[in-house]
Amino acid sequence: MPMDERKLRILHAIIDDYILTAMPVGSRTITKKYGIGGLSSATIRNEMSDLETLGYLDQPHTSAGRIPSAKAYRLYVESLLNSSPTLDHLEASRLRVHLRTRENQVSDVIRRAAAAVAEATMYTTIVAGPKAQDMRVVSVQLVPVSSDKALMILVTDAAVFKDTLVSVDPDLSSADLFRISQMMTEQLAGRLLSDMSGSLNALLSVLCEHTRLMNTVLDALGRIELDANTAREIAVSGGTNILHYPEYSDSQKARAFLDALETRERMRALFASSQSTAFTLRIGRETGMPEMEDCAIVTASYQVTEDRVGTIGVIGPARMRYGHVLSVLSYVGKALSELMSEQ
Amino acid sequence: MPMDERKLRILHAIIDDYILTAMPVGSRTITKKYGIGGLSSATIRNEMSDLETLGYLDQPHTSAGRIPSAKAYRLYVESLLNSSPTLDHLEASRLRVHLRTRENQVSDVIRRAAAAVAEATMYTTIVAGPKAQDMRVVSVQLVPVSSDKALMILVTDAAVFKDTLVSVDPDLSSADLFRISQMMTEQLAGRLLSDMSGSLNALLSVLCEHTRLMNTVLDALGRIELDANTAREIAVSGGTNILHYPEYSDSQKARAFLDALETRERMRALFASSQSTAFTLRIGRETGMPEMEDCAIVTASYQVTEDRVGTIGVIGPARMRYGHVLSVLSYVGKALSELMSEQ
DNA sequence: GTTAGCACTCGACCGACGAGAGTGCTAACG
DNA sequence: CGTTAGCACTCTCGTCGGTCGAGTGCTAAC
Repeated sequence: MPMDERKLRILHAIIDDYILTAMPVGSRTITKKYGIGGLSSATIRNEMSDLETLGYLDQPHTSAGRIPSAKAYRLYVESLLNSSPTLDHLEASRLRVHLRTRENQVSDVIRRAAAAVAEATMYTTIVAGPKAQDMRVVSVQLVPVSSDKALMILVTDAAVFKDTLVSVDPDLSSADLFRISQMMTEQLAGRLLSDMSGSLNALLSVLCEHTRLMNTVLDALGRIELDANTAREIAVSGGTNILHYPEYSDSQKARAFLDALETRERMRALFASSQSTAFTLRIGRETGMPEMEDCAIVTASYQVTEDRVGTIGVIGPARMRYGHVLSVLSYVGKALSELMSEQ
Repeated sequence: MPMDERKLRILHAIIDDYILTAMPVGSRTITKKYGIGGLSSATIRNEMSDLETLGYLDQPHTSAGRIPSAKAYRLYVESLLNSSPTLDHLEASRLRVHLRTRENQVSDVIRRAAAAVAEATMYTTIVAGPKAQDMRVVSVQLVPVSSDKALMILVTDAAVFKDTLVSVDPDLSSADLFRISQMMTEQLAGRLLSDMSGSLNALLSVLCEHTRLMNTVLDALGRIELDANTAREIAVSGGTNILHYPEYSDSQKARAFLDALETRERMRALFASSQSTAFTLRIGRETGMPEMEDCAIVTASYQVTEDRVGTIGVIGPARMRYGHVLSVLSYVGKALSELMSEQ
């Protein structure tokens, strides 16, 4: 018993309805609300039974309606991808307003984008910037913050790292630090963040008279380099949106979800795999997080520069409004690519 | 009918029990679990009736037990404050571990403290740093991040502001920027953040040849100065803890709470008033936030320098474990004061 | 292949009912 | 006069049985 056109239409109707109502869908609902080719509920019933044996539908219990399975969602999304998603004008302009920003710092743009998508979709949204390892050093600067501490600022072509505090010899003046900064910049400029090691030794020899300082600086740089493999800037927005959906009306479940969201490391892991493909979809346990068993995650990638991509991810209940989400993602993805490259 | 010793003891017992169970407390519970002077439940009943007319107890409906009123909590907390709160050793050492940190940046310390208190109390915690207006400028530095943009870093004696991007003339070299930075530092060092205006004109005249740059810099400084009146660093932790308590088992209510928590401006407002007093307590609508009607907020202040204070606030259900919260707050307050001043 | 009809299942809803917790009042006790 | 035992009363909550409605699967007829 193969899948045919009619089964497909029925399946779509079921999914549409379930996305809307979160309630098991019965055969009569289909005939009444969606009227597939004037068929009677009995026929639909037979088809639904077939769809169940094919693995597209689940039945929570006898004499309840049926629920789409992960397999069904996947099929559904695939068919949506073929009909290229578009956004209605009103929504598009609203998104544009949210994204417009004077500040071009990656972290700001990312945060804005996450907020905009979260508001437009009413789901939780995560936006990740490009991988740190692909960034190139532009300059390094040590800024004194107290007599024996300095802030090390590492500027790359895509982001500014400004959270490293190093201790310095109190004898060094700010002019000294500036001179040292310039020499460091000379050595490191143009290097990949993931490949600074080679220059570190050179640094050490050039600035051998400041071994104490250099030790802490090299230490800090080493740590950044190490982190660079996995690190990327991440912005999360709309976490509490999950509370809108009956799937998470249980507060313990909601808490588990929100807590998981806060441990950024695990969120990063979500994006570790999803690479260059335009869209990815993970449903239920495919998310890899038990707290998100009833969720689906849709990710889209956007271009930052030619060979660098970032990722937008939307997390919502498995019965997500995929059509809407895909259109928002493709719109924002394009917008982000433009914003990033004009920089 | 005045308040007497016995009424007080009964009230305490009721509050203790209600804090524990979140269920209306009946007269029998008091005799059984707390046994006030061997009195019978009938006597307790009479006393409870008196306490109700005195405004310390509420009755959700006839034939349910009684619930402490805001007035009762206030009395309760006041009596707790007299018996100076202490922490058991195990917990104290656990807190100490959490607070120990290499990084002495105010923002890091604050974040740590918030996390530690949130974990120890299981309530939502907000820690605010000292008011920005009281900080003194230590140095200003412009760090080039691209050919025509620079990051302005403003170092004060208590924090580092590093989020201002200014556009610069592409002709200026990093050495030029350094020179300009030094001159700016000369003019501004020692000034209060809330009182830089006077020096700004001086700056303009000293660096008149760079009017373009100076305009954007002065603009940025002006904005910082303006913000300084209300701005302070804020860290929030344990927001989802509220989901543990039956008062917020309704997910819409929880969502409103969490959303309110995320709008930092409103959180700042929470601390605007609470000044130098050691502890403050706000219950129910006194919080000023409708989303927190069933909550209480306890704040404690800690010393940063002689004339500068920060604030720790704990937000939980009105039936908060006040005793525990107070002891945690006084412990962490002291610890923070030490950490901050040793810097 | 489609549909009408029917028996069957199962959860949701409703009202009745008793149990349990709690109160307020009164009368008696020391 | 404060305290207490006793009692009638109230209100909530869980349970039980019954009904209703939605939904299914099957069969027989179109």
